[in-house]
Order: sequence, then structure tokens, then C-alpha cells
Amino acid sequence: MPRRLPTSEQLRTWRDFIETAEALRGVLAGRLQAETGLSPGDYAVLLTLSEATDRRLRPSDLAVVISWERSRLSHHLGRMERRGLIRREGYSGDSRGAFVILTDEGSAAFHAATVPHLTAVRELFVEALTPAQLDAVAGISAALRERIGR
Amino acid sequence: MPRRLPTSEQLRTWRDFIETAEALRGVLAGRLQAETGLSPGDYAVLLTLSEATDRRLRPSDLAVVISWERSRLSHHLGRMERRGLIRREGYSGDSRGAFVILTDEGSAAFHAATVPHLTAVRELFVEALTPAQLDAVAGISAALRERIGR
DNA sequence: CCATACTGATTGACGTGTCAACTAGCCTGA
DNA sequence: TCAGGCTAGTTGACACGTCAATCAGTATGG
Repeated sequence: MPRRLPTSEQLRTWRDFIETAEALRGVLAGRLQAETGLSPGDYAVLLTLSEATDRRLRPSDLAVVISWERSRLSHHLGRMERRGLIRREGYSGDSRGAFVILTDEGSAAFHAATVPHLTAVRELFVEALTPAQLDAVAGISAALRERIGR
Repeated sequence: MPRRLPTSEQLRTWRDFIETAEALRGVLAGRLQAETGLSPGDYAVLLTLSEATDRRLRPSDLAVVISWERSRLSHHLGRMERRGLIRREGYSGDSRGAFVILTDEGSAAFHAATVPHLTAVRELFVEALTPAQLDAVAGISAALRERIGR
């Protein structure tokens, strides 16, 4: 039996899904930016660093935690460093290594952002769905991740 | 009663959702690029033009159909024009106006891309989910869209 | 010992997005 | 009729992402 193509209804569902996720991401990002001056990427980096021992991590480790490519992280850290949110420092022990360190300014920005961000997630995502739908989302995400591998 | 923040489980669901959608988008985009040399944006533009009368549309109309900002479209059309996928032409009637026109090359690229793209959507999305999950996705997308307005 | 491979990290080029500013032409009302 | 505002479209600046190349330092096997 030949592999069939999606029906137009399935395609509609696909497009709605991907466009909705995209739109939601955009709205959340816009709010975060407007209310706190941080991008979602900034937030992820600051969150991870603020939970790390001594508020510092090696770039590779940080990249693994937030599932970014090292190159992406490097570019992003450059921008964050320019804004004073983090700083970089050499690592004595393996001179290839380095540390990304949360600055006080970065820490303050993160703490100022967390409640607005979580509130927005609640308003725009959690409260938009029924408990059953929230459960369904979890299962759907898992199934999709399973399919694309990891 | 104060507005509460999301529970850690709800937050986990949110992150899984947004990261999964992002990952899926990335995988699909990568495949499309590898197999056809087109980006999702290219595909959306080519699809819309190929369905339009005379394979041409005014930029503003095209932007409405695919829900892009005019500026985004203008930048994208510039890149597509450089690659010969579309061309631009003045519009006699309102000299502000313009037309975006599908070239033969653009049409060929689109037709070569459609089956691989639809196949990928089926494999990575439709077949990853049960029929019930697919239905749930439709409802969830609708609910989220409703919440963010439009 | 040292060529070679591997690892951590950065860089450059370029596609993609957003925002604000700008150009140019159309339209409307005092 | 013409000043102002509106509309179509483009542009520039800059953030963000990916890919391939590069660089420097570590490790290793012959």
C-alpha cells in the first residue's frame, strides 16, 4: 500500500498547530520584552545560570542544559555580555575552557522577569485550556518528540 | 483570590509544548531545505502564488493570505527574487501598487517540493499521533488562538 | 616525542524577523 | 486646490539561528 499524503483536514490541523505555537511564542516573547526587556533566550540563560552553583557554568554545559548549539549560545552570550547581563571568565584547569557568569545586573533582571513571565504563561496558555486539554498537550508533545527522536 | 502562578507541572507542559513545536518546525524546515532547497517561508509564498489567478498577487494581499507583516514579506521577496523564484512588476492603475509574480522556476520548485513536504508532515506529525490526539490538537489550537485573540 | 585527532569555544556569512523610519502616490475636506 | 492624512511598499538597523570554518589547547598512539 502506498504511503498516502495527509488529507486536507489533517493539513489544516497541522497548519493550525504550527501557526498557533508560533503565534503564542511571539506573543509571550513580546510581553516579556515589553515588561522586562528580556528575550526568551535571555530568560532561559539567566534562569539556568541563576540555578547553577556560584551562578556560573561552562558554555558547553549551559548549552546542554538549554539544548542549544554551542554556536548559537556563543552568539547569544556575546549580545548578553554587551548588555551586562553576564560576563565571561577564563577557566583555570583547562585553558580551552571558560565560564559564563551571572552578573548582579543579570540576576536582578531575571528576578524582575520571573513573575511577569510566569503570569503570562498562565494567562495565555494554562488558563486557555481545560485540565483535560492540558493533559492532552503533554501526551501530544511526548508523542511528537518520540517521533522526531528525542 | 490572587492570581496564582503556574504549577511546576503546568510549566513543564508549557515548555514541552513550545519546545516540541519548535523542534518539529526545525526538523520539517531542515528536511524541506535538504530535499528541495526551499524554506517554509518560500513554500508558503510559492503555494499562495501558485493558487492565485495568473500566478500573481499584490504584496499586501499576499501578506494577508499568509498572515505576514508587509515588511517581512518585502524582505523575503527580495531574497526570493534574487534566486529567481518570483519577480516583481509594477501595477498599472495605482502606481503605488506592485505585483509579485510566480516565475516558471518558482513554479517548478514548488511542484517539486509539494510531495516531499506533505510526506514529511504526514510522517512527523499525522502519523505520530492517534486520531484522538489529532482531534485534540485541533481543539487546543483553537482554544489558544481564541485566547491570544485571532 | 610529536603528528594527529579531538574538544571547547568563537567567528563570519548569511537567512530570517521585527520595528521604526521613509518614499511615493492617492484621497479628502475646508 | 492643496494640506493633511492614509495607503502600498521598501529600507535600515539590529536581534536571532544555522552552518561551516577556524583557532587554541589537550590527549594519544606509534
